[in-house]
Amino acid sequence: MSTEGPLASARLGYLLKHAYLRYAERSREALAPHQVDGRELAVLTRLAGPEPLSQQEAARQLGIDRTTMVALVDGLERKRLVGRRPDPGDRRKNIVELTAAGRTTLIDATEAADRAEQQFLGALGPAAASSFKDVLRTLLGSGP
Amino acid sequence: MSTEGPLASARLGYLLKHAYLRYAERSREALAPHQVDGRELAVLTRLAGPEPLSQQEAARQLGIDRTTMVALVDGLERKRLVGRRPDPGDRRKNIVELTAAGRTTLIDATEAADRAEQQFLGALGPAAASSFKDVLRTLLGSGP
DNA sequence: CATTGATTATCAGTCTTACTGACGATCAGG
DNA sequence: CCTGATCGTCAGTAAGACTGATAATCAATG
Repeated sequence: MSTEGPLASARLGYLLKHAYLRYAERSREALAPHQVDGRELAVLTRLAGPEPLSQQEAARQLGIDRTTMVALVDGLERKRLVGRRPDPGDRRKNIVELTAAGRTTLIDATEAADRAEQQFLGALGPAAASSFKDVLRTLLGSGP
Repeated sequence: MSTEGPLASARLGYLLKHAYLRYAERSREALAPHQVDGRELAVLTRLAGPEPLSQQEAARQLGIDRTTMVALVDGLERKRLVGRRPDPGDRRKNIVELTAAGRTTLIDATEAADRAEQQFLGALGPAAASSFKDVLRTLLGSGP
């Protein structure tokens, strides 16, 4: 409260970028013990759904490029968290499934990420924190 | 409202990252006619202040690495928007000043960026838009 | 004055992330 | 069978930001 700093005059782009960078750092620290990063956790979360997904279906849902997804699944497979197998109904597709280790990691890493999220939003009240995420969803929901 | 999409379950990191990416795209379009990008506009804004700044002073205020600032000022100088001259009091430093064209660009580009910001926040009410920026400032203000 | 240590701007190299473009394999429709 | 489209893959590229090193300069000290 002593120095007003450059924040007072900061433009929206600066605020959004640095809020993201700040959160990414917190998240990185929280997830480091679980051998995954935030994107890998998001992939695991998607793949844990009820029906099996191909790489590109998962990629589309997450807004990840199809070529980026290759390297991402490569990494998860190297860590034995997921496995690829050809879709019997369409052999162009790879079905990507979580291994047992993948399911364990998903649970533990999700917990760690939730804590990092709460810590990051700690300066806001619980109500403001929840409404903050709602506002972000509103912004992303309008105008594709 | 028909499909709930992946947004409902999206994690904070996803929301922040994609909100930033969405805004960055809007900003890029708005600034393209003015020959600058968002970072360059931020640099111009800082340099337009009352007292002259060296490269590293400006970089520190903007959270930009000193080596990144070299290329950034190179680009602005190539476009004749800023000029370097040695600080007479400390010849290690470069004072970076806006040219007349730089001042014109600053005014026009700021206006365009403000419009992009309003457009991006359009889905929120005016009150919610303002409080959204306040929340971001709160998050960045707590715990550097 | 000479020396030492710190600071400024710069450059070269590296790393991450994500993209484009191309390719073979496979599928669906005529 | 062909043709066109889709899926996964790979090679190459580009942006952005970092590390480490260097020359010039400054401040301070003996």
